[in-house]
Amino acid sequence: MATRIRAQRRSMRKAPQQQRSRATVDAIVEAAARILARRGWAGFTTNEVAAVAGVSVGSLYQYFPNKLALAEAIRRRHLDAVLAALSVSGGDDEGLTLERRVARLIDGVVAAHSVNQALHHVLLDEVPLTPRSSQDAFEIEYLQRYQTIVAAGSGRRAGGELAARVLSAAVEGVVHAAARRGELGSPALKAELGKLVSAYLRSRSRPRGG
Amino acid sequence: MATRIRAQRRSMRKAPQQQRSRATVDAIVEAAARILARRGWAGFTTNEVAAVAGVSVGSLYQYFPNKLALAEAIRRRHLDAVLAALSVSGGDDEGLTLERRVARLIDGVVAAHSVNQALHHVLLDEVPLTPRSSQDAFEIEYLQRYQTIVAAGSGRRAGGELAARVLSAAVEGVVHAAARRGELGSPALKAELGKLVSAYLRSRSRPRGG
DNA sequence: GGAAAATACGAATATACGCTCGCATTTTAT
DNA sequence: ATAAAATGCGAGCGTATATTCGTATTTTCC
Repeated sequence: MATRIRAQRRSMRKAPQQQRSRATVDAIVEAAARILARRGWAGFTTNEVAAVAGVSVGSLYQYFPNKLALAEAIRRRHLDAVLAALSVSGGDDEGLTLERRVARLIDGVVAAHSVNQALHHVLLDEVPLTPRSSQDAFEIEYLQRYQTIVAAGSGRRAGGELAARVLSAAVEGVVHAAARRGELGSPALKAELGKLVSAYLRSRSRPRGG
Repeated sequence: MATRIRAQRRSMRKAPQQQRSRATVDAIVEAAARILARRGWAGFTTNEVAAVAGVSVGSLYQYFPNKLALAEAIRRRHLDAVLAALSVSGGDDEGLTLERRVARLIDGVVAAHSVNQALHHVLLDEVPLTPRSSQDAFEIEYLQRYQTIVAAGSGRRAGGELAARVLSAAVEGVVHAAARRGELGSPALKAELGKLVSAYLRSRSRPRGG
């Protein structure tokens, strides 16, 4: 194991070694997130990021090879948060009813999307996504969560992956649409989404001919 | 009724009057769609659009005030197609089972999204969306369709709008996710989505305590 | 035929911004 | 103390490209 911290993949050009530079990188990412949220991807300029971070553009490019890498760093930070939120809702729910479990899931997802909605929206709808393969660690973990929920809810193993994909896409679709309209806080919406999810999971446990 | 065709809103600068200019506009939109699909929003340049369309940039700017307006024109064209697809699935289905009606709906939506997937993706994930209010004619018509389906499926009027929003967002979420993975053609996916929708509608017609 | 309107042209302009590079400063190591 | 490494600086270069504008051509209409 190398003693030095190496730059991860191509997201960083050089890894910060000293305390000072670590602070610089933090400041840059912090500022970048704020500017991305405020101005959107189109108005996201490295010069302004550096200015707001209180460092020079030169320093910025010492750690990030380009603009996109900076956005990627922010995205990763966010995805980790989403995953963490999902993990919380995946505890020992053995004793809970389907509805309770579903409500937990939805609360988690909604909560994760409620923090910094503007940034979220930009990250989601504007920043060109680096070709994200289904091999992506996040994707895998994410689907895994949903598959667990599907299995727990329907009690069947077969078709679990497809069901998980459909379910996750549906939930995200509803949550994202709500986020765009600023209605993420609405309990009525959460309840309605809960009905959708519950109904689906129940239908899978007693399938009809089709 | 004005004899002359007027430029719609701010999407056009000048309305084409003669046959010649109508052909020009068509060629521009056509070329723009191709380039948008091929190069994405970032690589979408008006100069190339003009070149591919076989006209000059000057002509382009005679009919479109800016780059975004051009993309908007394309988006509108697509939205109209989606709406048309939805309308087809909303005919006289009185005699059909819920599953049949749902299958029709999904077939329509999937079909609308199957045409020119690359363009679709760019339009959806890259082109900055002009603030689309819920007053938008398309949004209204779109929700209306879903509300009809909800009403027909669940037989209740109450909560129809919320249900329509949830349902449409869920369907779009699944379809878009599938489009991103290039799995729109999969019958298994359509079937699974059908189960989701049917289960939801059924659950609404015999509600549980909640 | 001729005037006016519509359409077409495309070189040139204006601007914005990503990113580099040479050098200054600070920290670490010996 | 001093060399070497790490970090920081920011003016400016290079480029890309959206948009304009003066002019040329075509069509319409009388």
